[in-house]
This record gives sequence, structure tokens and C-alpha cells, in this order.
Amino acid sequence: MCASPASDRVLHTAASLFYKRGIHAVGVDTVVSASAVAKMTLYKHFPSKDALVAAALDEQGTQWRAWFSAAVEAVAPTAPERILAIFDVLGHWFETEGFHGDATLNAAVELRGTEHPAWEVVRAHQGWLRGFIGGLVAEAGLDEPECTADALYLLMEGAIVGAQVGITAHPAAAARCAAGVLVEVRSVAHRPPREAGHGKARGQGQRQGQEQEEVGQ
Amino acid sequence: MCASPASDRVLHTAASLFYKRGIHAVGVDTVVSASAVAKMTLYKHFPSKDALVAAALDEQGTQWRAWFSAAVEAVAPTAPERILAIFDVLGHWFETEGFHGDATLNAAVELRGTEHPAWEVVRAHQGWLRGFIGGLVAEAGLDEPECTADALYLLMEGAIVGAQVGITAHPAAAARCAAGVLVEVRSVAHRPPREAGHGKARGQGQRQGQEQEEVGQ
DNA sequence: CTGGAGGTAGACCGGTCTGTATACGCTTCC
DNA sequence: GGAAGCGTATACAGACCGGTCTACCTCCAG
Repeated sequence: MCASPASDRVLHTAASLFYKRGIHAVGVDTVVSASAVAKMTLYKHFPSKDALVAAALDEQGTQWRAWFSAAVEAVAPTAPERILAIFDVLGHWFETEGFHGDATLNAAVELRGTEHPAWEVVRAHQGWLRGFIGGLVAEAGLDEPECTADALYLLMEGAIVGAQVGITAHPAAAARCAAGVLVEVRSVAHRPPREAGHGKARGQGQRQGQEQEEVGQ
Repeated sequence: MCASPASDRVLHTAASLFYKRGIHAVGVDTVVSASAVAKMTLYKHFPSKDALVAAALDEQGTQWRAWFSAAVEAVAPTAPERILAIFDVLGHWFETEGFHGDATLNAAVELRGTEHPAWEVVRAHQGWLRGFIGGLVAEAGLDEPECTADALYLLMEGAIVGAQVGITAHPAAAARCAAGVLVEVRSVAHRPPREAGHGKARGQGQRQGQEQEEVGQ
């Protein structure tokens, strides 16, 4: 970061434009004119549009991760509370003006079926998210940590795209509600002495062999 | 549907191509050559590419909804079981070759920040999904039906994008696991006679006034 | 003073995009 | 027979795309 003022301007402008309108919908000329930089300068710092996209996504993701983890940790002191605080922070984010979902998820959708340097950035960001939740789940000492962390991660992704699509009125609140149930049920304190064989079916592996024809979608 | 054989071919080819490679990444010429139709014929049936995109998405969504509801209803006979069966059907779908997420979600991401006739198709499809789950939740007589149905809907969306991104090993199984917990806790049979004041905090409204700075993303 | 590094401005190239226009079959039904 | 309807083939228009090139400006260090 901050290799040069011009490069920085390009990076931030590009990230903002790609996020707001989409990677394919924003041309290099648009980035150039919006960041008040000559086209040659852009191509001196970034060898191609693809490289610029990856760099912008990475920069944006780095900033977001710092903001997100700090916000979650500032809101709640203990791991179980922080798991719920995730969804409060998300709710706040959803109401931010200019919210258009997760930038890496958007990139993953836009770049599907192609090879692109941004894919590594997407995987890194999503892996970090899953790791963040996994760490909190482990710290909270929840039962079945893998399955629980996966579920919380999916709930978070669902809340993000739910907020983006706009069908659900309060996606963060609904997700928080479900997360609360999950945390409570998986917490050690919840396990009552009665009904010892409760945690038997370990999830994850069940699948029923019912056959149904596929559909192209 | 079936206005003419040529029109049908265009519609299905377009849906398949847009789904696999993205709306912006597929040009009209590609659709034309892939569907073995003259360009003029395409533009005789669809006044613009936007209209074609919307029609193809609609057609694809109609087929998917029919397949999905039939599959869920074939797998399980009762509403609570069907709620869980949703995630089994999803798991089967995720492993289909050529799976690239939900077509309407992809379109919503690709068309963000624009006005496009496909938006109505997206809203209709997502609304149907939410309604499908809401119907099952009501039929199962679960507590806090709105919040529960929202959470299950978000879990489903999360599983879909989770399967698309590929960080989670078994997104459908993890989501099913969480859905099982949710259904059990919200089911009437679960409510124990002790602790009468349990269902007091009605979720949905909680929000804490913690301030934290925003981030552009 | 001088020279190089970094930035600017704008023309330019080949390719692709959506959408249209023209000219030509083939079938079907009066 | 012939005209209408439908589809084909192909060329074209005008815009935009990513990317390159040249020429010029400005600042700062040696």
C-alpha cells in the first residue's frame, strides 16, 4: 500500500467502482477518469485490468477484515457474545449507504467459469472469515465445533446475500436469532444431565439415497 | 413457452450460457451461434438482450422451482421433515455437474446498481423461495414462524453461495445440521413446561446502539 | 545546468459489443 | 401460381473495450 499517491488513488477508486457497479460494467477508462490519473500511469502500476481487479479486491478485503474484527471485538468481550455480535455488526454494515454485499462474493459470481488472479483473493478472504468464526467457536468451547462453525459461516453468508437481495426485512436480526439458538444448544452449559445419548448422530455424514432427476440450472 | 421452436432453442441456450459464464460475459453472437439461429430471428422474438436475459432467467427459474418443490415433497411426507429435506435436495443439487449457484442470485449480483427487467424475475423467485419455506414452517406449527422462516431461508441462501465459493466442505450437511437444531428448538413438542417466561424476547427487534466507524466496502 | 524519474494528455489499434438492414430460401395455404 | 410468413446468411453501423504509443511537463538530485 502507498507505493505512490497516484497508485493509491487508482486502487481505491477502482475498488469503489468495481464494488458499486461490477467488474465487467466498469472499464479502465472509467477508473482512469474517476481517479484523475493518466491511463499510462495506471498501466505502469498494474500490468492489466485483471491485476488491478485483484489488487483492488485485496486492498478492500484487508480494510474490511480489520474493520470487522475490530468492531466485533469492541462490541463484546467473550467468545459466545462475540459470535452473536458478528450479526449486530453485520446489521450495521447492511444499513450503510452504498452497501452492495460482500465484494469477494460478488467477484466470485462475476468471475465464475474463468481463471482470474482475483480468485485467490476471494479464497483468502472467505477462508479468513471461516477461520474467524472457527476461532470464536473453539474459544467458546462449543460442541461439534466444525459443523457449528460451518453453520454460522453459512448463516453469515446467507445474511449478506439476503441483505443484498432485499426479500428479508431484517436479515441480520433473523440470522442472529438462529445463531443464538445454535450457540445455546451447542454450549456446554446447555447439555442437561438427562438424555445422555443426545449428541449421537454426528451430522455431516447423513445423506439419503433418494433419486431425483436433475435440472440444468 | 414454445412460441416457436427457434424461440425455444434461443431461450434454453441463452439460459444455459448466461448461467454458466455470466450475463456480461456472453454476447448475443455467442447465443446466436450456439443455438443455431439467425441473429434476426433472435431479435424478432426478443426485442433486446435485456429482454432475452429476463425471459431466460424466468424460464430457468420456473423449471427449477418445479423440480425443487417436487423433489422436496417426494423425499419427505411431513412439514418438519420437508424442512430438513430441503437441505438434502440442495446437497444433491450442489453435486450436480455444472452447478454455479442460484441463477437469480448470480443475476442480482451481476446487475447490481442498474435497472434491468430481470430484477422482477429475481424478486419473484426469491419471494417464492421464502414463501415455500414459510409455508412449511407454518404447516409444521413452529414457534416464532417469521423469524424461523427467515433464518431457514438465509441458511439456504448461505448454503448455496457456500457451495459456490467452495470454502465449506459440506455446506448442505452443515446447513441441515443447523436447520435441525432450529426446527427442534422451535417445535411445540420441544417447549418444556418449566420456565414459562421463555418466549419473551421476541427477537427481530434487538439492536444495540454501539457506534463503530463504517468502511467503504 | 542537466538528466532522469514519474506523471499527463490524447491519439490510436484491433477487437468485440448490441442492434439493424438487405437479400435470399423454404414452406404453406389460398 | 403466387404471396405471405418464417427463418437464414451476412454485411454493416456506431459505440465501447483493453492496451499501446508518442510527446510533453515538472520536479528533484547530482
